[in-house]
Amino acid sequence: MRIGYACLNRSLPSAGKTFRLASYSEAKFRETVQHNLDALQQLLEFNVEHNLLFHRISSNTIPFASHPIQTVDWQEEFAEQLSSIGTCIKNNGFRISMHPDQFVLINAKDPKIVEKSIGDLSWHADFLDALGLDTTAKIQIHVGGVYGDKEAAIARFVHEHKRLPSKIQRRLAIEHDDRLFSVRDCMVIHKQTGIPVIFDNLHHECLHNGETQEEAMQQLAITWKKEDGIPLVDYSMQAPGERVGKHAQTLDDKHFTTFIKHVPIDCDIMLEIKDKEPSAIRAKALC
DNA sequence: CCCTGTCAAGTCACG
DNA sequence: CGTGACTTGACAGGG
Repeated sequence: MRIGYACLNRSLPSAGKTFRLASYSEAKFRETVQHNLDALQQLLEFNVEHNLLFHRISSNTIPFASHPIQTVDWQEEFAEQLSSIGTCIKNNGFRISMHPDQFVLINAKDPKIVEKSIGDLSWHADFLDALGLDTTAKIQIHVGGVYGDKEAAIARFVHEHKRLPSKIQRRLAIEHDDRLFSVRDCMVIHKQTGIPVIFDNLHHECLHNGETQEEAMQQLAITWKKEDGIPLVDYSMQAPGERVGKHAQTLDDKHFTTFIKHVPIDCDIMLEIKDKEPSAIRAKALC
């Protein structure tokens, strides 16, 4: 079981530095990518020292990567550094994931949105390919919108999934969410696509079909084939007294210990906790 | 220099 | 119908 925190380390330079589209220039782009890759290297070294061997790489690493304004051949220009980061990842036994944001909707009704989403997934796949990682390095997305008809929305997801380029398909995983698509809905999609499904404890608390956490995780575990690696799990805790679904500022050791006790499978756990690395270090000590 | 509105992108819930 | 939330963070202009 590996533990990680998402994207950023607050004690190190940001690995997800970006800038405004309005101030785009090739120079600014190159400078930012260079900064982010250097920061990623530093962050991975930090994580090795603290035995935090699951990492979600920020989607800001390559800003505007799939935007038409962006024409620099970053894979070529940064090939050497990307490959060396990949070697560090492989040598230390890291598990890697990426999580494109809410604008990626492969089940959208508007074909233009679907195409843009595939463009975004495409650069994520290119990035992981440039690192030289195998298919256990995953790109995780949510199922998408419901548009008033969940069955049709699922059918569109399945249809679009079949059309995806294999460089995306082999890395794609879905995560159930807190309002629209439950573990059960994702299992329906898995049966039709073979796609692995990521468990999220807080989403499951918010939206479920009566199954316990253990039951849900056991169901999802079978969606992970050998080439996908062991299952990925997102862990977070409701921020006390805040809006439902909002993530806690820091790890509650007791809550996490209880959660771990009810994890019946071998999996890699991503902490979605705001303060990032201090919580991950504590969590690792509790495992 | 700090403050804060706003940032490429979409959908849904809430007032 | 406008706004905030989403794994949020942080850019960048105005005070």
